[in-house]
Amino acid sequence: MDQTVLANEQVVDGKGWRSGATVERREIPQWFLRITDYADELLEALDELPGWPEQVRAMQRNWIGRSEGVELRFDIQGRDEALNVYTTRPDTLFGVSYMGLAPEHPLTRELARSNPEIAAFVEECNKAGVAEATVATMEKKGLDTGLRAIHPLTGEEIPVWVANFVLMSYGSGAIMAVPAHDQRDWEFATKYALPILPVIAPADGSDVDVSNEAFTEKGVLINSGDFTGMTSEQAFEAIADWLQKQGLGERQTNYRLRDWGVSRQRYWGAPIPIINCPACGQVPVPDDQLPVELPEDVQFDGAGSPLKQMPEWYRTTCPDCGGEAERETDTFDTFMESAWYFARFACADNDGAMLDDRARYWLPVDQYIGGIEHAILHLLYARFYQKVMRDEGLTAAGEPFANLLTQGMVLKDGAKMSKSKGNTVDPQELVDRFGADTVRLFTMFAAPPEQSLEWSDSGVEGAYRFLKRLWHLVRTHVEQGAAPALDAVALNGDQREVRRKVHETIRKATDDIGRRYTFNTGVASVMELLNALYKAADDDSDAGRAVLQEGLEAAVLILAPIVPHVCHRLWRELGHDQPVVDAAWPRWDDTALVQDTHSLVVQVNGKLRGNVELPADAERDAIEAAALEEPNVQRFLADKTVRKVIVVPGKLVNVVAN
RNA sequence: GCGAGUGUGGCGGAAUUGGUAGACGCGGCGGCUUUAGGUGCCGUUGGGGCAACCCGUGCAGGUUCAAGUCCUGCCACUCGCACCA
Repeated sequence: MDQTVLANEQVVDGKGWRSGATVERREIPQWFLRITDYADELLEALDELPGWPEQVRAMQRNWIGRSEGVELRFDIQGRDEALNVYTTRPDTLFGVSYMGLAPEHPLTRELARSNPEIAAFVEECNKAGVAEATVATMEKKGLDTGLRAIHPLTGEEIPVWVANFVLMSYGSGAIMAVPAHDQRDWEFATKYALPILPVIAPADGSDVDVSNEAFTEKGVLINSGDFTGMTSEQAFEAIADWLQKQGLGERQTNYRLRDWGVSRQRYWGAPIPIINCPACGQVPVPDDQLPVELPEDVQFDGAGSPLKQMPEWYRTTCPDCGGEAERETDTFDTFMESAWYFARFACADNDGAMLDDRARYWLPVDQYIGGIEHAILHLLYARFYQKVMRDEGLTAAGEPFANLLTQGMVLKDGAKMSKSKGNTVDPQELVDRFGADTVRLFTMFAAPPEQSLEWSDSGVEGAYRFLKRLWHLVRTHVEQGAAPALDAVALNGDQREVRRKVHETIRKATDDIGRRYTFNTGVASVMELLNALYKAADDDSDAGRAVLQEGLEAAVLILAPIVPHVCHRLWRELGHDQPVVDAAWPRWDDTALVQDTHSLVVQVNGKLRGNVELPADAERDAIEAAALEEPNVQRFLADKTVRKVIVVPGKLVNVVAN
């Protein structure tokens, strides 16, 4: 049998994914970081992260899962100790028809020692996965323990069951089940023919029907003794008060967030810097012996962590008493290092401390970019770590990343490319063939960064083609000699139109690249500009060449961050001594954007029927009149009466007629 | 199952504040250049129709003068679910 520790995802149908060996859950002592101490701060500080996508903040909020409820006690017949349960719905207390215990609950274990049936059920549960998705989708199963709890209000006897859907890691590991008003409890009760007692009716006065599913909304209490007639909200307070007064329970805030288990029984990870001493217990490795490094002469035999088989590495002496002791052989979760590496980047050469003042100066990171798959774990751990470092005086910032961009994945034929799944496209091959500029241009152009990107070899060729066109136009323009100075007021109509396109492109690209981070549309606008400049390149008048020079300079400046090598060269070609990296971002000229006339779309009943060209300063009456006179519009109005005309200035006219 | 997203031509995508759906690119088609192939250049390209027009943004409803965009209900796919990193 394999002696190893598997990840959840390596367990398939209760067997090891590679060897097929039967897998069982076993408890081992492990190291945890108490992230739950920071649950409230991690939650509340989300509201002060305007530079983060709302989507990620929502996922973190749900993950932390703060809830307000009541922890209450159910006495058990014939036993001294009571059963504690947590509920967010004390208003449903009169609807409790059974209790549920997690298979790992201490009471379940105790019973299993003397009851083989329960022991067998617990063992069966241990073979199933623990992943939340597995627990949530598996068939609900349970076993009556024979114990009877006493309802604190009615005094009635309630059966106590062990149930596979009750999680030891949330709340107290035991639940009061209210099948009428909780869907999981309902399914379980239906399966085992347990009573379903409705105690909440819809607020609109209609009858409650729990024959097909649980009624999980809040409403008005029924069948609830003195509390009948209260709303769920009133009953929450009244029942919580009553329980508190009787000493049977109290209000409690609960979190879904669990402590961060950082122990890994693997070689590849930073050693946990603890020395286990038989006399002194767990002793931290003193500062002057840090960092603890992994041994390099290591044998991998596939069975467990190699560190556990290397006494020459783990045998040491206790820093406190000097006696024989052993190093901790568990290593850290690799999320541990990724939670603060960016802080270390600021002072990577400091070999005397973890961080110094430079980290305090540089943090928080202005713009952090990572995949959406890190929305919860990595980004939550990094936030937690930052707060711990702040509280230790290592940094000043309470949050690690001021702005967050969650980029999509790169897909090839719909399959994801990633570290763990193997990169299916080797960018190096394309870099060798087309250059790094082309590959970057394609990557920026193919999709907005937060969306997934479909890799396309012909798309890369298209990016290459565009760069060649840009290069060619600059060359042919430059070969005709230096361009004359631009006199913006002396341009003819066509030249003014080209110049307007140049400045519209600068305005749009500035917004797309600088504010929206939609690099794809920014690149597209430069492509449009280049198409327009190609058409205008025939004009070899002084004014025409000056406009072309201005347009080419704009294109090169905008593309420089994405296509640096090509633009570095082209900028020099265009007659500049200073390199393009030192050049300022282009600015648009508002006067170049002014248009004398606007083309307005004319709709009849919302359908496009024509266009009218009107002076930009046309009055509403003139716009209406021109729209109504348009021949095709006339045709559609022939047998109708105009009821209303809607004018959207500079855009469209909609004639409502019937 | 729960949480968060996405869905638009043959394909990647655009439409930023409810106002011309399909920008830009790929692919296709036609032409020019070329002995030819390739490259390059020009034109064309959502579907149907000779045309006028009609239809069209996952599906079904709704709100509005006007809906890809807002609302309600569904469907499909993607990401996360704590030991993949």
